[in-house]
Amino acid sequence: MLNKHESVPLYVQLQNIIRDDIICGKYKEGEIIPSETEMMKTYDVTRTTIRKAIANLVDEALLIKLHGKGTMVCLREMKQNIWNFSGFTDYARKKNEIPVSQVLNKEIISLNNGQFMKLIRLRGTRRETHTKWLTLDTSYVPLALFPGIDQYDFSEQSLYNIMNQNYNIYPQHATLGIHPILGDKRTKQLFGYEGDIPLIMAEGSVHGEDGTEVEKVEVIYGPNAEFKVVTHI
Amino acid sequence: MLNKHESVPLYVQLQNIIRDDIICGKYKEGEIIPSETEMMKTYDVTRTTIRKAIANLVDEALLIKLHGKGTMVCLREMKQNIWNFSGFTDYARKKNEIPVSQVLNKEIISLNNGQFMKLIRLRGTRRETHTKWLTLDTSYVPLALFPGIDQYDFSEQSLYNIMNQNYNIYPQHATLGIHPILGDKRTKQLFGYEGDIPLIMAEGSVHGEDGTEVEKVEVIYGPNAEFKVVTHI
DNA sequence: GAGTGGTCTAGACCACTCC
DNA sequence: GAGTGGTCTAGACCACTCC
Repeated sequence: MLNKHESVPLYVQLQNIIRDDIICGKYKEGEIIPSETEMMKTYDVTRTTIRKAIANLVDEALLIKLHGKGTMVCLREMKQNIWNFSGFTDYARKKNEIPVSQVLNKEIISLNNGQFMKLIRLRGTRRETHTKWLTLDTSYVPLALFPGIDQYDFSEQSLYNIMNQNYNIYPQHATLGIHPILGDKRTKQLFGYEGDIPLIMAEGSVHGEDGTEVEKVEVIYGPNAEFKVVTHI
Repeated sequence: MLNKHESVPLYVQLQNIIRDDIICGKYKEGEIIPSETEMMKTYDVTRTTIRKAIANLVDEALLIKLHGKGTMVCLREMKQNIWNFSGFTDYARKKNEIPVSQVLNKEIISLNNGQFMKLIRLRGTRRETHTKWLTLDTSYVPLALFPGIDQYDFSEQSLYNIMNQNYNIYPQHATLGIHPILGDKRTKQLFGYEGDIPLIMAEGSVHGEDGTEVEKVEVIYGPNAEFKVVTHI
């Protein structure tokens, strides 16, 4: 139920309830959820509040509205950029695999504007004993923002988890350029393929909630990785 | 001014007015636009209508809201997928260039589920007498939805403009897979380069407002094209 | 304290879908 | 005709920014 005295807006509370109902399977894929009028009675709020909650879930790609019919559960493939860890985790979970990370290199380097941790990781998914490597990530993290971050074990925890939990900084959006490259000796060896095949590289910056740059990153996608985008026109 | 008797919703009319004011420079980058209260008086509509129009422009990455301060013009680099025409036009305009399109092939073909127009276009930008080709687009457009669309001249008008103006269908979002490929003889000739270099290809579907697939598309980016993405984490 | 956007109420009339 | 979501009105109170 909704709590009108809490500081969390009613539409956010409602949004969470509906989202949970979708995820736990109370409302199933392709099903029409209760109408706005019905929810008005159930949750004792006005239609404006219901509609705001639903609109956000439509944006989250969980619901789709059908004029005259109702609102349907529709788990569309999201902006599925498997380059980041949250996407990574989802991707693995869908396939019933475990996300894994191997640290190839970790060092402190000086760039023109300060000290950075340079971290190179091979990332992929594991199913039973078989590991499939998907991306080769090189990150540059400013020590000024994250003092001592080089002490952590990045094969156990994701970089973003550590930023969240230990520094209270939340990576929020990324600006990436996407380039095609030819694989080299290193990518052949790491991803385990032969011949000259083209790969995709994404490079750019990751920003926190206030716009600060929290990471410079370069991701090379191996031949097994998929790269999908959903975009507005 | 707004026309309350037109079938176009007031918030869409208002949205177009504000967007035009931004594009033509009446409201400049970094400037605060008139407040919601002020617009209520100016356009004689309620705040709900104003807010809906503004919310959509925030989604379009033209405005940003600052609680307590106002709503600012903020032409963020969009999910800048220069693969589509609107992005294309913006891209060209920024660089003071003219978007150009050359139709390489146009034919009617039958696929398993009906007849399609297959359209191959080379697209790029022109500055004075020099043309820079950026992408090679192959589109499949269902004739069931767009009867007679093959009669138009696609070197003069964009495909999406024709869909809008003549069929009242608005391409709204795209689902794309992104793959690296090796260029071949054809891409070398068209984009004018030599040697074996990797390119980016995006392929997928474009959907209308109601989710119908309005186009299957494959875009090959030439060596001159940039591909940028802004994504949430 | 004045002005801004954020949330919410309580209605109204409409276009659309389904029967 | 009954039910659905789409648009819109006319208010209220709030948190936030700026002075």
